[in-house]
Amino acid sequence: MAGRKKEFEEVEAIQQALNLFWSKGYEATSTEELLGVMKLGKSSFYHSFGSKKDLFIRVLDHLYDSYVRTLQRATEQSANPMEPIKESLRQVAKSPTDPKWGCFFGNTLAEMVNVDNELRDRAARYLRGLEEVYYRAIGQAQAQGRMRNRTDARLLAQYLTNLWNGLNISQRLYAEPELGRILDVALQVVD
Amino acid sequence: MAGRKKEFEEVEAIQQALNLFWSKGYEATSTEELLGVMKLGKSSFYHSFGSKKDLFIRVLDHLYDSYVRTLQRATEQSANPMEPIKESLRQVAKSPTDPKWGCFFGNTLAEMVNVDNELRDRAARYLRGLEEVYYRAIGQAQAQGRMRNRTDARLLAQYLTNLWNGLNISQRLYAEPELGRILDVALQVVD
DNA sequence: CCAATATTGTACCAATCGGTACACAATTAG
DNA sequence: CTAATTGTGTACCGATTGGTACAATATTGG
Repeated sequence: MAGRKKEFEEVEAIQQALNLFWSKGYEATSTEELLGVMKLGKSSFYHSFGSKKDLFIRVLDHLYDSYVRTLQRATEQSANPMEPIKESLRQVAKSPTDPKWGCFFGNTLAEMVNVDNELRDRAARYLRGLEEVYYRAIGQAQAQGRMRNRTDARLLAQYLTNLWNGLNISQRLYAEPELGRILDVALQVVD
Repeated sequence: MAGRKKEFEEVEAIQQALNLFWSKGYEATSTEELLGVMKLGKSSFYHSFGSKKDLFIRVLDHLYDSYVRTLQRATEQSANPMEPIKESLRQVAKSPTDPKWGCFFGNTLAEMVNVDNELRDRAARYLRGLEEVYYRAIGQAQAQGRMRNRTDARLLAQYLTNLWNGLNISQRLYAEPELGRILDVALQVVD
């Protein structure tokens, strides 16, 4: 493989792009701003990532791999598979002082629903991936007798996904300790 | 009052603007598109509404008056004040074939959180207005012995607001009959 | 009728949007 | 060393963005 070497770290650039997209959404983020945080020139940008939309897709993929897959592994390795899930929800509720940007997939789903079908569908797919993590964990917890509620695991997983979606909007509305209490009320369902 | 008469209905124009903003969000909606659906010229637009942002504010206000205030009145006039609220939630879950644009306030809160503080704050204020409707209804229902759950009415109102926020994202993810079942599970809390 | 006031149509604006062309620089395989 | 290949910097692009200037057109009160 001949050719000059990249002067920037691709994964790091993607992470910076994620931060900016997460903070401002797709439309409100300009390519110029992206160049700034990603620390590369316009030429390298289009050479490496193709277009703003292509980059956004890579950002979505990156977050799915780094967040959902990680949560998945945590549930598989934990004795009580629901614990990492509850912890991730508490983490959203906490958001001590740091940014309240909600769920990137939910944000994208909301912004793109009548703007770009491809991005909308991908965000929806990844949220369903999160549901799948919930589903397996609930199934296990029920099988292990760790959960009182015997309702269909799929329905409970969707209930939790809905809770996740709600929290990530409410996060911009309520702070601790209110948000934590709301979460506690909502989590009684899956006790 | 001298002066030429407006050739368009202001409230109708605002409703059309609402539809477009609701469908595509703030940033993705161009002024040119607005002129199209509002059926007025650029000159009339800026003369009557000032700017895109000013119009957006009027649209937010309009929706609050026409939706939240209406729900408020319905709860006051209903024998069981929780019934209109549950009905409004079921309505979101239903969305037969019609557009799935979620909650306009929630959308705005999500889109504007790091983009425009004024619009963000107004959307948040109106969602808290919705919480207030819930709060009063829950208080009444508890006082009338219509609700088993004796948890603090404020907390339950915030739980319902969170449910509302969740449904309006999940609406783009799930359809009937799933969404209705999720809602049923979530509503058991306020039985 | 007429002046004051309100609304509209047309033409125009700078700024920004996402994206491209192309020459130049660096790297490696042969 | 050279050719092929990959990455970068600079200049530029048409299209679209939200918004303005200004004259023309109605409308009403006096």
